[in-house]
Amino acid sequence: MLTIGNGAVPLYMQIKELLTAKISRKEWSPGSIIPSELQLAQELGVSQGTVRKAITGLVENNVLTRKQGRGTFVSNHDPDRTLFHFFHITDNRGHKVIPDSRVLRCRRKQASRMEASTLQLAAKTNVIRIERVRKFLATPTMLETITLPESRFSSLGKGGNYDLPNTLYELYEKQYGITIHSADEKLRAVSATKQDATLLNLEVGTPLLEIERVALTLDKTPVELRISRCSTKNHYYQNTCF
Amino acid sequence: MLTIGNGAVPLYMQIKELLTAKISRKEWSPGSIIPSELQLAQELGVSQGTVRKAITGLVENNVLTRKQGRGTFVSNHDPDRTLFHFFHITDNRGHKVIPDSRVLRCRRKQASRMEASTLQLAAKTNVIRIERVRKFLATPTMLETITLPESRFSSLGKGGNYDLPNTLYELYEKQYGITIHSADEKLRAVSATKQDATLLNLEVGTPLLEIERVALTLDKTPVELRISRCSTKNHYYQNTCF
DNA sequence: TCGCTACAGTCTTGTATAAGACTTAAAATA
DNA sequence: TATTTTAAGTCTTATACAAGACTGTAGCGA
Repeated sequence: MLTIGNGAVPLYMQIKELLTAKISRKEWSPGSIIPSELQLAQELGVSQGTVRKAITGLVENNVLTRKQGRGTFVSNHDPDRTLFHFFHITDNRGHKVIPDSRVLRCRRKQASRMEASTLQLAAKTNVIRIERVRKFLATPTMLETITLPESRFSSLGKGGNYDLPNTLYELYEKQYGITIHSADEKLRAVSATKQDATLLNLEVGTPLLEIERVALTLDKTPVELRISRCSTKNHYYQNTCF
Repeated sequence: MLTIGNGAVPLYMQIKELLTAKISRKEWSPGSIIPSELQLAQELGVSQGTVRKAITGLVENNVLTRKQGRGTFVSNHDPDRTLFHFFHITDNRGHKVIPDSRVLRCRRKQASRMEASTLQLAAKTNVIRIERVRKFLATPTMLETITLPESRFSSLGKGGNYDLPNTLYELYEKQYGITIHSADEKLRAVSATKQDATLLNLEVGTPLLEIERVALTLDKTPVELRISRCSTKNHYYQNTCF
């Protein structure tokens, strides 16, 4: 029986919140199947159609994934989802491909004021800072600085283990139980520094596209700050609005 | 009675196409009310729920707008929609405000190869090319070059009438019957030219965010090419993905 | 006898219908 | 002007069938 605390909120929205809470609390893990509509309807004491409406809303937000004939699953990360939802850099022919990565550095430091503020950490909290260069067809095109709260990613990069995959969100999910649900991005144009120029094989002062991303979990906790600096000689950032 | 030509396509999808066609053909004009769910259900010989599912899909795509107690309307352009859906430049405090505009030039020219290709025009077709500077709080921040097919916007800018509003999509809709439904954008970092520098009060070579936008009607016809070059000293381009 | 294929049954999501109650907004009436 | 009525979307429930996926069983061939 559904514990209805607020009659002013429609049932299907309450069920959405309930299902979201189960996922946030790790009661249902990414990739796992949730009970069927009929089962949930019985457990919650509502009609199947009402459960369906709630699930439809979560499917539209990519929290759940439906497979006809099989069931409904908690969405998880795989390369296709990353490419489709979280990667915007497109080559000049309109193709999206995940670039290769090479870690330059992986250190534990005290968070800068900006990092602490962005990741909602107390001042001087330790963070893990990863710097890597990303290549398309062996051409270095992007530099990334990734900042993670050490407390959430304690083992990452320990023991000189720099063998990080090209896409990190699947790693966060499987190794640390942290599932990225959304990301906010701010794009600016900046000038290539000496370091940029050296690593990306271009001239100091070349305009670069800087993407400042904050990746959030389902309950809106910021868990990753990622600053990318990207050459737009052969690539662009693509977006559609309507 | 709905003319069902293809039994393999669900009814609600067929109704979506039918409603979309009515809008594209201007049978229903922007801002106007469409028949109620119940009425459409009767006319088409299906259940109200099926009509509702079709309409819900179009509402999610911003083609239609529902108002409880009043009815369902063909979406149109107003400043709020432009700001929310089509404008991404945000100041460093996170606020979005539509900038003021001043037209520098408005000319009729033969389309360049890029313009013709992008707007799907025959070579050497005439276009209207508008150049304007946009200011936030009296500070010039963006330069825009807007290219429009002359055949669709024949009277625009004629007679030295440069008094264009800050947001153009409402004008396109009301004066020319052209409703922008979506836009594809490509973002790059470029260097300020001498002209950029003069008009935006910055140094030659300053990195600028270039946004190349193609605005499309509901039936995916490209009707506007807009290239913006924006200083990101006090602003950034904002995007959310999930 | 073992392995492979085909088919039936079951389960789950996807589509469609139908109806009633509720909420919101505008028009009509007192 | 205030209240009532009307119109239309919103929410909820119930039911039925289609389509897809999975499992188990039977039959056939090597």
